[in-house]
Amino acid sequence: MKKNKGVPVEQSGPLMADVAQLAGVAISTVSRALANPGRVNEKTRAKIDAAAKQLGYTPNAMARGLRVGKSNTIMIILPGSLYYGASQVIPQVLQSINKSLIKEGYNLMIANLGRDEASERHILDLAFGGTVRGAIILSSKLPEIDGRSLASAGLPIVSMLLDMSDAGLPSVVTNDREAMQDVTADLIRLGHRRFLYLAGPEGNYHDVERYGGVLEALEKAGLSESAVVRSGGNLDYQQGFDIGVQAADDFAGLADKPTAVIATSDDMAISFMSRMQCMGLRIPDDLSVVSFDGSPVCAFCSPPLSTIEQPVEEMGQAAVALLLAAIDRPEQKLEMRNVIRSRFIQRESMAAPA
Amino acid sequence: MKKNKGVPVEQSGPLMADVAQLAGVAISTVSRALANPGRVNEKTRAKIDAAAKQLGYTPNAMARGLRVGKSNTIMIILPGSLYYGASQVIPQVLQSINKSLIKEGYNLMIANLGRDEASERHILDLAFGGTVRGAIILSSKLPEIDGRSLASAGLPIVSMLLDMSDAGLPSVVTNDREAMQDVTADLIRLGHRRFLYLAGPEGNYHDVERYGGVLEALEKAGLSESAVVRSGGNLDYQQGFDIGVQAADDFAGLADKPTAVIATSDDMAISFMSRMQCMGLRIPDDLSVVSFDGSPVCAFCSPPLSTIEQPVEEMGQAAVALLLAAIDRPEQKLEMRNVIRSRFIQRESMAAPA
DNA sequence: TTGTACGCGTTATCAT
DNA sequence: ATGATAACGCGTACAA
Repeated sequence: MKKNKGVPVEQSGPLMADVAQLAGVAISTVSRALANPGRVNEKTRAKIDAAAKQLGYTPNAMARGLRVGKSNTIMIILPGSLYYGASQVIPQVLQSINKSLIKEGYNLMIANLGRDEASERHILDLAFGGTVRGAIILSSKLPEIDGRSLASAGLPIVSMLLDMSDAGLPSVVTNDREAMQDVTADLIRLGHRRFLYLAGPEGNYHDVERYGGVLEALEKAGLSESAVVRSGGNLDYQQGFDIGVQAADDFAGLADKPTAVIATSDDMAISFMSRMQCMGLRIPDDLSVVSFDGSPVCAFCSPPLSTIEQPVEEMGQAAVALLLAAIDRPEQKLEMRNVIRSRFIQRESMAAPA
Repeated sequence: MKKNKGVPVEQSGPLMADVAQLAGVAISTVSRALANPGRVNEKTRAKIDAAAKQLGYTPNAMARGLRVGKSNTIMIILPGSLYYGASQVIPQVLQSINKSLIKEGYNLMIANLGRDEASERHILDLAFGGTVRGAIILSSKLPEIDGRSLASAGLPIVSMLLDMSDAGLPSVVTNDREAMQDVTADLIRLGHRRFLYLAGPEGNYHDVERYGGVLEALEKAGLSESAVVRSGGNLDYQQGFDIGVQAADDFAGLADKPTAVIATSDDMAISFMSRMQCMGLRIPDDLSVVSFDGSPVCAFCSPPLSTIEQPVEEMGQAAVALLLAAIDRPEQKLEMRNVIRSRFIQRESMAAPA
């Protein structure tokens, strides 16, 4: 059943026509039997199913996509530099999202959004070329080039990890601010009065929220903003580990030493702790450390590292649910800010100051 | 230019026909101008490019794919359980592969191969439904169900990390055996005579090669095979961290204590070290530890962990090169076993026995 | 060098 | 309930 008319035919499998022929029905009946099993006679449906199975028939996704004008692929846009901040959680995010998507009949395509034009163009081609039906974005910047912008692609987009509701994107985030406020309050309660804050890229959502949480806790406790020193922040596109190393140097240069460190990612906390210990400081005796992410490895640091665990699994599920809602019911208004609460895992890295 | 004939029209962008009309040429000329810029008059090409840019035209990938009978999407098949073994390297692998693919005009789709039938079916649908043009697989098992098997999908497949040349798949691996032999020899040279080996899933390629390397080193040094005790191995589908924890218990139960530990992944080495130190052992004074993967975090363990670094970046590039070669020149025989040498990063976790 | 016409595999409309 | 047929958007022989 391969009509070869001058055009080279690839290694293509059985077609719907083959199934139809074997089942002794029309091709359109096969189509229905497979899509709307209800709208076809019980017996003929059985015949068709049998024929399809016998031939090992699989519908051609591109043909279907072309015909119905929709694809069933979702794209996830990852930040170009995987090693800042939430990098530890990427594999879990992917797995969670992919699992949820597959359940609903979708596929997951990966896109990396770097600083180069090529990566922006690639993403826009995916969007405007009809390859993808929707996008989940883990980066704060929306691709825009040559007058085409992802925002205006007519594509449902959901943001995850970062709150981009200001930009009109429904977002799934965790309670960064509140969590940071709580943990800072805990430290204050333990007796800490001077803090070092390890920042990711300055001014981005996580920085604003998390640092904001720290400041609020200080204020509530009647402490001045000067109780906290910032480190990192200006080091875009670096591994979190590097930020921790740099922060250790910063710490060494401080006259009035902090007694507690609040890091915005596990990576930087880990490298920072390591450097501190090399310098002879004991944790938590001389210095308490807490961080953000909840990477499994924290349980096995020495000392075990207290961390705010991001509920990545649930966030992924929520992002998918939101996106599919936007696809299936475009008219419906979506909740713009969806908060999934984090969980603080307290371990031996924090204690009362000496 | 939206011919709407009873069929609901989605938010579809400008078509080739629109570009043709604006440029005042035939639709086929536009097609050529965009695909083979050489085979069309300089001036008309300019007109067409201008029109395309003005309209913000992006070719529809599904329509093209259907027409040419090929997709430009590659799928990467990840093991269902991300946290065993090489899990630490997944983000780097994805980034490296995606970058290489995009440069050649391909997209990357993700697939997770779990133990469930659904995930197998999903992968097979992707393959047989023409959605993907080739696959890179990081799992040892090929999906097979209902008589359809990935191996017989007529799809180029390349294996990465695991050598599956036995199964007929060109593979990109590192020199696991040799690297393990070298590091074991190093330990022997330092004076170690009793070893603990932390295994991943027993009998898989990594286990066979790496454990084989250890045994060879022992033999070369005139030591008996009984000089090494195995731990782990039977704990499929677990986090590497759990294996290290379990191994610590095993260690505690040993009468004749090993003085050196060889782990097959960084995860298990890290959790193992942590537990050992809780038990009061000092590393490397009482116990040397080396592992495999080269995760960045190893540099910041206490003590810094010696590890065999997998050249993930290069392996990804090689896998892509191999796959594209298989796609572009199907007749050409490919090198079945492509070895990219690892690099041993020696750190403070290893020393001479007390 | 450019235009005409057809088909890729599927779904949706319409008529039976 | 089923069958014939016309698109979906694009690429390519072929004719001009």
